[in-house]
Amino acid sequence: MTTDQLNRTFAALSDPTRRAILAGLAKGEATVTEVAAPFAVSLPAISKHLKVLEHAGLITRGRDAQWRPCRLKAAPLEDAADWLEHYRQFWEGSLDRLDEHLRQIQKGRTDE
Amino acid sequence: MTTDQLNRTFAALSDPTRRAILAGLAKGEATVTEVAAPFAVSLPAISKHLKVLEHAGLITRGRDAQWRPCRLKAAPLEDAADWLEHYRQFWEGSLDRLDEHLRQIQKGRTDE
DNA sequence: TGTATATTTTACCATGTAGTTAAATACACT
DNA sequence: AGTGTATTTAACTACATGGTAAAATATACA
Repeated sequence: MTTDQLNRTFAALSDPTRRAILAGLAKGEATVTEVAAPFAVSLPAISKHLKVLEHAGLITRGRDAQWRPCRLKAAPLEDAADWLEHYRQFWEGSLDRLDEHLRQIQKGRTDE
Repeated sequence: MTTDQLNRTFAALSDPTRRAILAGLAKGEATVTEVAAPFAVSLPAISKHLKVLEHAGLITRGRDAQWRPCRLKAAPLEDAADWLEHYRQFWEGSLDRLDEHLRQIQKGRTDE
């Protein structure tokens, strides 16, 4: 897993339309028109979103006559989840707030 | 948790410098100069990154004379992790690839 | 009041994204 | 060959990001 891959994954997820597209594809493969149906934007806009998702490795696209069925590829999401896991202790223990401060005082600033 | 918040969180994480900044702050609070030390970019560039992180709610900044100590606030990361969790089944079971295809064939396209 | 240090703000440039409409392409079918 | 449907590409606008250098601001301290 490269850093660039993680960049692209998080960037792809930063748009709500793209997250909704992935949610739709979680129910099964769909054509571009089917993917676009719930959204109030043009087909070219959806086509661009799909290109971003494909570039991030989050979907693959097949070919069935004039249809281009899209399918979820969740593998890169695992890397994103793995990255976030490292911070679980900080949100679970509130180590990002007061506890962190107290810990710093107690052990006397070991870092930086 | 708003959609905008999630947008900002994922967008903030899409830059490797910002992810590295968060990794540094995981070791404890640090001033802007300390945060910037490992990176080959200018202070204004770091200042911008910190602004993005602050806007995403991922750090807070205090005031200590002319220093602006930065501190990790991991709470928004939990929401990002929660969003990703919904897809765990897809990467664990390879449901995004062949299994998905077979499942579709077996139960006959219930969706779309 | 200066001076040194820390940080931000202000232009400025280049690039990527998000959207549009209109045109082009791909395929099936008659 | 011609038509209908699906999708992408092209050309365009607007805005955010990521970077820079130079100037401004904030604070401590002599």
